[in-house]
Amino acid sequence: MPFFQALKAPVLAAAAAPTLGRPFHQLPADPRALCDLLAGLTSARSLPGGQQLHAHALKSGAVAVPILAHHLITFYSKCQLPRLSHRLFDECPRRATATWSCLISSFAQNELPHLALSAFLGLLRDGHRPNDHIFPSAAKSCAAVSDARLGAAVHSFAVRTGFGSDVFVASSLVDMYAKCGEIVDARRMFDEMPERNIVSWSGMIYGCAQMGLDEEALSLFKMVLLGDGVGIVGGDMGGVNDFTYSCIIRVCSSSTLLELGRQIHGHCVKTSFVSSSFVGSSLISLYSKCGIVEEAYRVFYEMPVRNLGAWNAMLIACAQHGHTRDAFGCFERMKNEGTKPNFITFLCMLSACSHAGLVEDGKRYFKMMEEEHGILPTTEHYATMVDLLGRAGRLPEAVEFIKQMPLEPTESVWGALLTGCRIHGDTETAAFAAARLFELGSKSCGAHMLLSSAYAAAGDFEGAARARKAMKDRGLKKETGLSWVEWDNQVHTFVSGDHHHALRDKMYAKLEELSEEAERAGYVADTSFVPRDLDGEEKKRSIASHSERLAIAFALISLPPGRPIRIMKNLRICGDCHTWIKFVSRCTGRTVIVRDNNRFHRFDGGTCSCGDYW
DNA sequence: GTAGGGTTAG
Repeated sequence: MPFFQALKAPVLAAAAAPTLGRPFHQLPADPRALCDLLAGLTSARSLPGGQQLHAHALKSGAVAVPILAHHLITFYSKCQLPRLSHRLFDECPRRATATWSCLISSFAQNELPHLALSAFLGLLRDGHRPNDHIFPSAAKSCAAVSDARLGAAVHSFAVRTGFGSDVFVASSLVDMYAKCGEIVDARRMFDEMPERNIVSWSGMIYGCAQMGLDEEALSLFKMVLLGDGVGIVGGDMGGVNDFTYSCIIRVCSSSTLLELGRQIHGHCVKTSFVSSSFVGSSLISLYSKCGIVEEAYRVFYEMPVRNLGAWNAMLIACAQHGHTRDAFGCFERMKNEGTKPNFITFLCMLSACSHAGLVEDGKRYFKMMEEEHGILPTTEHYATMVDLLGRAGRLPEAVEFIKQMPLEPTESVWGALLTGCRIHGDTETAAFAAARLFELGSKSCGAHMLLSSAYAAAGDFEGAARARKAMKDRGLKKETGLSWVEWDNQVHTFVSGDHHHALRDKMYAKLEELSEEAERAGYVADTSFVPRDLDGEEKKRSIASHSERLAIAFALISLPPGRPIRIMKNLRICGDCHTWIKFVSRCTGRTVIVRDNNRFHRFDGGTCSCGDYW
């Protein structure tokens, strides 16, 4: 069988699933036969068929047979109806360990970790002992609530009851530690495992990726790919599968290692793992994060099955690249094709609206989320709404919106307000938002810098200096502005006024030439973005060697002619650089794509894809 | 063999 057929099938929409296809009275009476039928319906996620069988079993009394009850609990779990699993469990006259196991897994699989953990305690109170099926569900639930201490308790319990070396239990514990950010414990657990399988390796690689330990993730991946990893069992393909690939692609995307990502994409094509929706989703994210949104679309369109993750990855790509109409269309198609949006989907939609300044559309999606989809907005949804209102200059409305929040505003909510204030130079609201941030104990330098920029944008350089001094007094250091560009399998990084690069002389000569050309075409330096009270010439000089300009100069002298230039940046692109790059794109005829800390800007022939709204 | 470990955002 080809690999892609062996990969997991997506959850089918209930409405499209087949029914039993035979009249009710023809169903077998024998519980065993019913179990076999139900197993088929479960793997097809056929809700109507299973419900029909359930009704029949209730009538005939077969539902009292434990094994059929277990099957039914599992059936509802896989149909993502954990409440119905719970009801069946309650109706069971006698509860075996397996009955508890089915219930716990139903909760764990359906993102109800608290219920899963309380059911785990219920099982213990009821005098049962957890087994190799139950420990993984418990570990998964600890991971979901990121409670490493509880997880460690589950771990020591598993060791004491003799399940500490079980490959399923240990893999789930590796994953639990990694998800809780305890990467050292995860690695110790992993190293001590007497036998490992694909999931243990993938979990460990994923954990490293999550913690930003790219080198370690890549070296583990190499080990497992070449079969160097001792103790790999039950794996073909040198112990990798679609999930391992999607983990390693994620490493590439978080560090924007495009060339390595492309190579791995090639591997996925050769092995047919590219048909997996996991791999597809991470490839979409890779290309989007590396600034090649066309390639992201291509991967998306070529995917044979698209799950929720794939739709969300595509929506995020649309949002980040300012393809707002595509995001709206994608959202409709997703619903029409039977995929239910989740909270991430709505974060994408709100962020798409924010990038385009579409306040009314954003409000519409925000309302729709709860009213039509029953998804309660989280603080992150509120933060994105505040971002949308603030960027659009509707700061009083944003403040009002925060006041009416049913949840306690978080750092990101106040941070979003502050971002809006910076853009529109509203120093009063900025001071208010910053005060709330400091009350929450914000230790990031971001708040101080945003406040300082808000003052600078309003022309109040004393205020700006005060904000920066307050930051210094607290022992915080400003995040250094960096720009980087990948070329010849190397990442070239630049800071403002950088003189470290081997090609510095050529770079500065190119910079000079570009600036002259831009000025001839009408570019006038706008120094109002410099948050320091320097004299005019000094300001101009400081702006003229911003890191993104150095990166562009480097790319122009290094990359082959005509090749689009892709720059990554850790801070927001400054207003003057934005104008300058527009001129450069027109004078040189080159496409320049800049990713700042929030979105992508694609400069072509003198205009930017953000429409100057960012 | 009815029950178990993995994705997608910023």
